[in-house]
Amino acid sequence: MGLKVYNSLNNEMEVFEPLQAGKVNMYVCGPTVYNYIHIGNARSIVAFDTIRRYLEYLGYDVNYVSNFTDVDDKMIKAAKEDGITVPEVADKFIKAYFEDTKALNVEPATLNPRATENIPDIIKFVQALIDQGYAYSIDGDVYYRARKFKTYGELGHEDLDTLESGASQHVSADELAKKEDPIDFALWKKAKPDEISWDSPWGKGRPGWHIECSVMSTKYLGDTFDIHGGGIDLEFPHHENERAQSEAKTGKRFVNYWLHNGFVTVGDDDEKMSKSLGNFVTVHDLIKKIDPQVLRFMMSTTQYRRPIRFSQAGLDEATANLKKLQTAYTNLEYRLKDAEEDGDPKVDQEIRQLQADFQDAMDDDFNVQNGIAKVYEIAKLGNVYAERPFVFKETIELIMQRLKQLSSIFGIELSATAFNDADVEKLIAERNQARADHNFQRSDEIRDELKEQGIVLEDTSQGTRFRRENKR
RNA sequence: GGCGGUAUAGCCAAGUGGUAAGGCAGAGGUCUGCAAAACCUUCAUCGUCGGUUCAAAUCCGACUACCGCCUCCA
Repeated sequence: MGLKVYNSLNNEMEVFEPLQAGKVNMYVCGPTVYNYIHIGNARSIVAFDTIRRYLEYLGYDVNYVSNFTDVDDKMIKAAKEDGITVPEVADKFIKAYFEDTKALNVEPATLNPRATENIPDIIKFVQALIDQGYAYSIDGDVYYRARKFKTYGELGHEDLDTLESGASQHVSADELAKKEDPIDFALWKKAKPDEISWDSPWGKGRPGWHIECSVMSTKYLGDTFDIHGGGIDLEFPHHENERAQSEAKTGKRFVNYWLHNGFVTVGDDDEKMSKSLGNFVTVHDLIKKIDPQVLRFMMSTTQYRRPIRFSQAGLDEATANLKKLQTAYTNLEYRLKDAEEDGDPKVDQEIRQLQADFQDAMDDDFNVQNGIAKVYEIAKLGNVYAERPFVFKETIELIMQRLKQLSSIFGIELSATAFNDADVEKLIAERNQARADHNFQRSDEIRDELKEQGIVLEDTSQGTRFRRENKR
């Protein structure tokens, strides 16, 4: 069948064909690092990490670049409030970013460039736009002539006249006075006294918000690359402006596939979670209370374009499903010790079919809901198989391997229990003797004792087994 | 106002013409000394109204509700 993705540029499903066979270059807009990431940021990070993992599952070599915006108005404000420098604010929250995303089992990007590390390239890029007539400097600022870029508005699906009337209401009079056209946007901003700044041909200043992404993406991925991702709120104007800047400069198509993730919503009104609305929960705080794997699982099993309603019910459901997968894995693992060599061709075939179904689902614009349904079917098949009186080792291992492999696409690491704790085995033996003697008081005592240590006993037709309960 | 999205059981959620996947919760059952785990069974006519069709959740029209973008934002 082959992978199809929904391209925001034309709002249509398209067959995914990377520029270079077997290789995918993708860029995902990262956060402005003036605070801990909230779960809306995490959603985007997880969505594209899951997409990346699936591309890797398909065999693509993925070059994954995601930036940090480490200088802008909010960074400056945060630094002033805390009495530290802008780079200090950035360092603090970039460090936290890596801690939080690691907890969510996000694969590290190939590269995480920072805006401030690319200032010379940004200046060159802006100068090129001025030279080509796409930008103009005025009083230390540089603006982009949006109207000159003939397809401006195409990505945002907006027409210029509508934009103009909208823009004029929100732009400050001061800024409006400098701009040739209200829809023009800043490439370079003149520094106010005491603000962090860099020297440039237009005086001391700093980059505008959109230019850094154009510069860093084309610098590290080429003038044209395969996938550009980010939240749906970035589609316009941020990505529109990136497109305008990049295509004006290079004369080439900037991005082949634009992918935009939906929001995390909260409350009875399903309101968007965002820093500006102040209704956000940071990952930093949340994972003190809940298992980060649960959060990861909840996010990665919702299709990236759909909104995620953040709720206790959603977390509970994710907890139950996550446990179900791990339990199935453990149930199979337990049977390895008495499994016979060889495999069961019929069951093996069923597993392979389910995996093919999984892939068909995921190929449809990363339809994770249909995908995970197939993983649940594999888990169920595994549970049924594990209850058979006689089982084959190769089949057990095949099911376990597939469960683990497919779960990992969702960022879930199923783990082995390792049933070989001599002290526990000794107590189990004692308990089974007690049970044989019908001394149930003693047998329950032993079970309670082990439970205190986080070890749960389960009696099966193949004997008693134990597993370690997740503390959270 | 312009543009885009969504509306399926208590909840989450698949499903673009042929009589509603999957999961959570619930109910009943099997197994078990008890329990746990697992498995089995059970649980909807698809926002409203109208139209097209032998046949529609799926196509067309109208309407309603909610969300988002157009301004910093994943």
